[in-house]
Amino acid sequence: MGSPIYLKIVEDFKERINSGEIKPGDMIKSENALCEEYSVSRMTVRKSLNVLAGEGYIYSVPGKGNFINEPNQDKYILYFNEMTSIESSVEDTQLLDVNIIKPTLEIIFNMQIPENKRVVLIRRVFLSDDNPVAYDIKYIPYYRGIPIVEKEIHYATFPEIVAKKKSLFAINKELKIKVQKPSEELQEILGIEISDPVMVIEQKMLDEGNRPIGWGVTYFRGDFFHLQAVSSFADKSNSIY
Amino acid sequence: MGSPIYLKIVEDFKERINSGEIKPGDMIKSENALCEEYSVSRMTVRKSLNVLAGEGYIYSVPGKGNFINEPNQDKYILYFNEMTSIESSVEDTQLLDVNIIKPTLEIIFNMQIPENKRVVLIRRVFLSDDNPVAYDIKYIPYYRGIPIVEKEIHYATFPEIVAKKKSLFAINKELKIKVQKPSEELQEILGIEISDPVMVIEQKMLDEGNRPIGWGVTYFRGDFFHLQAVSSFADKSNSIY
DNA sequence: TAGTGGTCTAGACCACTAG
DNA sequence: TAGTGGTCTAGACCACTAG
Repeated sequence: MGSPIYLKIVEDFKERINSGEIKPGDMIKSENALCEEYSVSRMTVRKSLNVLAGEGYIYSVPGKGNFINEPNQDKYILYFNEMTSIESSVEDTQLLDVNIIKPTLEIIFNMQIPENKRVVLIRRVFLSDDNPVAYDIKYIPYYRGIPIVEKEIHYATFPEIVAKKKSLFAINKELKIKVQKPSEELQEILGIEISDPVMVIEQKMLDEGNRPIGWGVTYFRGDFFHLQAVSSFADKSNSIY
Repeated sequence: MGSPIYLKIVEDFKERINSGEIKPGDMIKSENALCEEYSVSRMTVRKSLNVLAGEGYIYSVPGKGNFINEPNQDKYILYFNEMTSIESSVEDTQLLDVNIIKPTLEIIFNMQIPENKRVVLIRRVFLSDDNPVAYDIKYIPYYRGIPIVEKEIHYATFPEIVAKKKSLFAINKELKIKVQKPSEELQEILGIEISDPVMVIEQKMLDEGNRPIGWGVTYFRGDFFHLQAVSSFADKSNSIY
């Protein structure tokens, strides 16, 4: 009823695409032809096509026309937060230690820093019902004069630790998700045995220029952790947020 | 140079947001005020704001104004495909068996089907260098008269198996990612020991009405598998695809 | 009531494509 | 050269917000 014309055109096209009437690779009618078909102005047609393009249904080739897109089956939306993604949420955080260390080769590689640059190492354990459920390690470049405030480190997630004054908008993140058999150290920290698998999530923070500004690894007890993801289509909103 | 006015306005705003000049929650100038500031028509200003909204920087409240968004730190883009996500890609697929079975309680729950409805069970092993790297189970509702073609099942991924005539656009998917200690059966199939962890990925396929049309579980050898995800910001494109 | 964003029109000029 | 999508203008009317 009250829905605007452009959304009706959008729905019309979605139906035609989902029913298979028009298929990936097909060129759709020209914008001017669509103006006639729907008896609307070109801006209205373009608004509809814009929405369809934003949701991945179509793409345009200037000078040629608009085409139906190949659906990307392999793309999912994943929500992850090392503090809140644990099944029974983290009630407490135990700060093991904060140290300024010389980087290992692994750290040099992951943070792309010179050998002689020092890094801040933060080690924490996440607790749920007083039981350790995750072991968390973060590396941040060390800058003289920037104090490491314990309270902040205690409860902050990685983006918050790293961002500080920078806008969180400017930070890119990368996750690597693996499984691992726990080391002896990890068995002790998490109170598990060698056959109890852990989920390992590496987080890398990058600035606007894709320079690493933080690297972290969180080891989750397998029985306390799972991730969920949905196809990007389930997320109908146009917004990335 | 050649970049259109509306993109310059977009870049201008991104800079102002990333620098912290304007912060989440702030209301920005009215569209008419922006028309004056940039000496452009309202449609051009709206185009800019549209792009910023699409990338999650701002949102609008009709009757009030446009506001800077809170960055969503926890949202990532994950690419997953049970056949291609394996580190050394799957060279061969071994079809163990295809059966029509009575659903177990777990299947009834996950596929939301009546007890007396039969389901097709497909069991496969993915091989890499002749070694089993993943064990794959799929359940699909059984419809009389729809033949199960072996060749298709051999190499198809889940969305392809399930979709058949339906458009892939219309299908929603859900993933659940866990770690697990391998059962005896799994140890035998994958040639691993109890202390070798496996990554378990459950896939659920849903139709437009969110009714389950397929359910599957893939068990990956932990040492042959990892997932990667990137923050949605790294993906600057407006398109979901 | 004045101001806001949402929708829509009817035009214009442009670079590009393809015969 | 005719047709395509991309950008942009200067208007209009609307529902909604908030004083």
